[in-house]
Amino acid sequence: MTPAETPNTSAGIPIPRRPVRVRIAPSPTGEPHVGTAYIALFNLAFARKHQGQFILRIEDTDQKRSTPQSEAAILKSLRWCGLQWDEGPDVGGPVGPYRQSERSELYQTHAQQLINSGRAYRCFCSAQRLDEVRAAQRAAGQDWRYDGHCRGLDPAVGAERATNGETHVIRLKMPTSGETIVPDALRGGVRYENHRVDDQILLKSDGLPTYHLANVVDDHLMAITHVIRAEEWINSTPKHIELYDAFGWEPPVFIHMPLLRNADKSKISKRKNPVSLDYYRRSGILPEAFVNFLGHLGYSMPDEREVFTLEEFIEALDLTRISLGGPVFDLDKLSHINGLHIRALSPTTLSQRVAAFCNDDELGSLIAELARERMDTLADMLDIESLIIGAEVDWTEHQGHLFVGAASKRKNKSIVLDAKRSRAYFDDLIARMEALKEWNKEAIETVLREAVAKANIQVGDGFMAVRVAIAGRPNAPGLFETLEALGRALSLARLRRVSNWLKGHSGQLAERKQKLQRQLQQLEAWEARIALAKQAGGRFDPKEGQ
RNA sequence: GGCCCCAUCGUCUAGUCGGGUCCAGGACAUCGGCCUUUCACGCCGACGACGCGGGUUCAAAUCCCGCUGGGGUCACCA
Repeated sequence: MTPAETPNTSAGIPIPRRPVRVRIAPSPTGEPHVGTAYIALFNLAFARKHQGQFILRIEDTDQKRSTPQSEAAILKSLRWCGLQWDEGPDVGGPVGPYRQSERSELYQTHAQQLINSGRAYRCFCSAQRLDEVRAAQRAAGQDWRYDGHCRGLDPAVGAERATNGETHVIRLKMPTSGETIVPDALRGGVRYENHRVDDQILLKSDGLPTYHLANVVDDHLMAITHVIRAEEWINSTPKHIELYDAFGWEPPVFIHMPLLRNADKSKISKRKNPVSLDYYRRSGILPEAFVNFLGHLGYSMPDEREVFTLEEFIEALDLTRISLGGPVFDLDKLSHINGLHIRALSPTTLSQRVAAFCNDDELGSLIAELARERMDTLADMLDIESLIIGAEVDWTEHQGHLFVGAASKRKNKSIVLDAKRSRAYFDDLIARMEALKEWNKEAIETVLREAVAKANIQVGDGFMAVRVAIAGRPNAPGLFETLEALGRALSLARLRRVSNWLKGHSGQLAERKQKLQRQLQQLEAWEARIALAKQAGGRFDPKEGQ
């Protein structure tokens, strides 16, 4: 190592004396993955922290599975996350192209170079022979490793057969003795015995490289200083180290991140966990909250802050703080963090975000404040939206609440559903609301309280009746705010409908009364049994004795 | 199975490098309570972990060894 390359360190991570350059290298073979965003976050933050560059490189050497649609979706999703790259296939840069499918000659040249130096060789083994060898090795209880059949082939003969158009691949000639130490910055040196490492295929028979060759060549040519990638790669790193050595290049610093996990601790997978970034975007997760959440996985801020921005994350980044245990991707916590971010938004910003999410400006501003404290995700506003759209609302499941005065009479161990009194209350309220000059929550509160006083009922009782009348259910946003957002016309329509219903259902009250009285009796019986159970020191089981 | 990595509350983690202030702190979830026009938000409280066994040491969550457990990896996929 020359003096100019003598590394200094940043909190234990070696930093070469040249610009820090890191990369994210997704394979465009499917949905944009949360793991990609996770690794991209740490790469981007590391680059920014050290005034370096963050590169996006598309690893599309698998012709069968790569698609342009997938590539576009990945780029879009990473942008949604706010993880913008400095160089990439769409923005260009000095060391492009940034799509491996456009760099094939480069890999072929380099593979040839390794053949010339005796560090790689052509292999003409058929898939069938490979299968047989594999089967034999398995039967003998051995690991699968290429048996070196073509390893000793005369390079001149190999070249000639290749020239004659014979199908072949190029393999790495891995040393058969000694060991390779992978210098992982978080784990120290990880030792591998060379004889256990396979003669990896570097160039496939279609002329395209495998990941191993392409990533080493590109990382070198793109002057990557730090490879921050998932731990699943650590076992193939000795091959990469061997390649750097064969080329005579200095390897980058390796930093292997823990793998994201499903709830059962296995590697995160779409079978067991939503892994598509689209899922989170369309579920109403805020990108800044998503990134905040990713920053909690396998990592914590030095001051244990729970809520932070990308900028704060970058500012405080210290890769040595990474925990190596694989973190479970906990949707509950993501939801919580998202809720915190939503509630921290200004009223204007929140209504803009909701409007953008539901594609309706007016609805957005109407709903935002009603839903703010009830939302963990933007999608939760849908629940509120239903409250303020439409002339009718279904309250059949909660119609008992439409009767006022009932609660106060429970003390007399009977429930009276007074339809007449309830209707008088609603009609009085309707009249007061019709007379209002201004339709706003303050005026609405005033007339509501007046109506309650006039009816001589409890405030909670009267409010609940109106709440169910307009929302169809007992748990809903603030009453005055909801009425204001609903607007006078729709509010009055819903209240009138209740008034009419009360009139039409007076004949059924006796039946309802009996039913409710039976429920009351059951309640009292339970209370008695609970008291008994407590005396006996046991637990109450509602199913027992029914 | 071979090899490799990892190991603090159910989950995310602080503390581990530089042993003592940790009978282990915070957050999510859960369960109580308060606030209150309901729900929610917010606030307060409860429950809850150093996997096990050896060793080193006056002292170990922290250092060493073994075991157990979990995960990854063993393709002409990345």
